[in-house]
Amino acid sequence: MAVTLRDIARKLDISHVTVSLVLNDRRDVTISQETRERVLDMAKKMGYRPNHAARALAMGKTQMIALWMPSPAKLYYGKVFEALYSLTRSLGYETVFCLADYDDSSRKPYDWPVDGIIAVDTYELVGKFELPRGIPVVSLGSHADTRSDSVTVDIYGGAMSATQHLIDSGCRRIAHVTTERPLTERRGRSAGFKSAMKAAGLRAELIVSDPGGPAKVREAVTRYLKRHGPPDGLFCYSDDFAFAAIRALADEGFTAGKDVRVIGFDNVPEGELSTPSLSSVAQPLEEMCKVGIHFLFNRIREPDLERQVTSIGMKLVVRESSGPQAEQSGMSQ
Amino acid sequence: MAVTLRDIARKLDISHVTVSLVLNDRRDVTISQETRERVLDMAKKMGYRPNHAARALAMGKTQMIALWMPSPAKLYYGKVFEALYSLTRSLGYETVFCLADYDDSSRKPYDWPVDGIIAVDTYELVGKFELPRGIPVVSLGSHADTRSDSVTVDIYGGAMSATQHLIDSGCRRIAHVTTERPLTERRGRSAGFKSAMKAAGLRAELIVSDPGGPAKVREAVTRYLKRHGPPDGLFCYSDDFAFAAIRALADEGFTAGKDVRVIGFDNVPEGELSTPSLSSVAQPLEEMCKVGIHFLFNRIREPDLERQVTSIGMKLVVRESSGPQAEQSGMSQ
DNA sequence: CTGAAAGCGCTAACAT
DNA sequence: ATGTTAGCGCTTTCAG
Repeated sequence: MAVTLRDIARKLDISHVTVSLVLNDRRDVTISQETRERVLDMAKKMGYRPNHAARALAMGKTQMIALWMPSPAKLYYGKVFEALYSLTRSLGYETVFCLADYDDSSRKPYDWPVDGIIAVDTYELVGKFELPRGIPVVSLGSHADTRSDSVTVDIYGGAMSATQHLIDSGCRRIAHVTTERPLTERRGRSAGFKSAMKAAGLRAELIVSDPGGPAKVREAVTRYLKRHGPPDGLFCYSDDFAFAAIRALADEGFTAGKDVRVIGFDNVPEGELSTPSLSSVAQPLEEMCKVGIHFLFNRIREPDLERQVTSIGMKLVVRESSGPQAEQSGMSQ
Repeated sequence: MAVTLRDIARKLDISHVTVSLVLNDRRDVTISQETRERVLDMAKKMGYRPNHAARALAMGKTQMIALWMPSPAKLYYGKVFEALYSLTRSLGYETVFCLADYDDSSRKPYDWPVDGIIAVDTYELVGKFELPRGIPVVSLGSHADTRSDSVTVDIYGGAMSATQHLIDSGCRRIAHVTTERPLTERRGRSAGFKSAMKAAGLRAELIVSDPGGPAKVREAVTRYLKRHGPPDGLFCYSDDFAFAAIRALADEGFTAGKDVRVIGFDNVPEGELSTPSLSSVAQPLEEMCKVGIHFLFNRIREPDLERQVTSIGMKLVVRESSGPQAEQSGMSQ
């Protein structure tokens, strides 16, 4: 089977501990240069690969961190995954993925004894998940879990500014395109949308699709258009949803950015390359991930740190889909 | 610290082995119903969580499989990731991710003693990667690794039929939109494209972008359009690329599906919802993943199986971006 | 039906 | 500068 430290030691007629020390490049103990080289050579020659399970058992550390998040098949989460993965990797850790979605009921999330967990937007998906005892968790995204370190994003503010932008552009009928969620966020997109609408004295319209992703959104928007005619503006739950909405508009003969102003949410790179390019509220993705990982490793290093919490704002990115800028913003009723 | 089998055993004044047997629900040994229940209760009460590192060490199996693949931030690979993950998960295995990309030079792929590896399109990215001894690998995608089980996709055939469709639709100037690759596939998209063009007696045009994703593709296509004017048809390396190309066309005042016929590759779900909807060559994603996982677990179960190999065809999906169907396909020169 | 003993491959603490 | 001993938490014989 696989070659072990002892195999090497035996061949060299030394202790397997010495081999371990050399292979881990432990500079705090002194080992003769000669031994060092002999070990290194032999290890390479025999094709030694450390057994991480054994090491993990001995050290109580696995050098793995878990990612709990929605499916990377969703535009935005694909980017989040990439960012988180490469940060984790650059720190020498492996990444174990664990889907957190309300479709996945069978989740037993922290089956593996990972050294830490990053949970992204997991609150709105699975609610108050059970926190594993003794494993550091940091939660990223919309909701600040009060029991763990967290990086929250000001979804509410983002939603407000998107809505406000539509209002300022002269829209009077504005609908929020969203989907059914098991949990209602108190400071989420809907809330921000409604509050901006209310402040402007406008009626908040809602287009709620069945769960099932963008395809369902397209159907829902189409249905809505047939029944109520086109609103002036659409504020969408995510960029995926915005693309679906734009498609639905096209199906009914309307052009986004011309007939109807559309704003997405997340600002995925695809939005820049679509036609029309997509106005969107930018998730501070890079920063969020960077800070989150930072928090996590802080806590791994120092478990008794006091709670680390931060909040990051969002920024509206205006592109073609929200139409030409209004000359004057005086069209409120 | 964490509660162990022994903790439970001690509390109940029985052997930790018994506890292990109960907790693993080993029906081959007989254990009194009473003991069984006492153990189960106590385990729950004490919040027992098995230590998988220990178990892995003892059994030589980790119940983890590794995914080597390009970043899920790319449209197509996001879907692949999801499919593979959920299959793996449904079989009771954890998923460790390992990015295989030519940007990531620092890869030490199988650091963890996983029970198996799925490598997706890894050949064209990293070339003949080193196969870990003793760990089952199955490779999915464009290239059939001759040393492992593999599920190959007939990229070449797919590329040919896309190109042929453009030709049949009346295109005479057709360009393949692609990017620089470290390795050249002999039976890949370019090859299929060129061979179809050659057969039709047409000159194959190539638009090669710098590496760096869709944004670079947009630049490259724009540059090309300015210099050479619009081809009649564009056959793109991937759907991401197609979207970028369509954007570049729009930048120069051309409409995909009207002025220029565009076909992508992969058939990601987003293509159905874009405007115009995207014609594409469909990767047999679901089937590929299903068969791949099947192969992998076959081999995990039975290491000495003979090599499992299969090939799957692609299918052209015609939508709006490739324009209206030609009345007659007689426009060859 | 249950327990005792051994060992998976590694690291840590203490010798020498 | 190197070796010895012990143990991480679990599973697997093999005895009782």
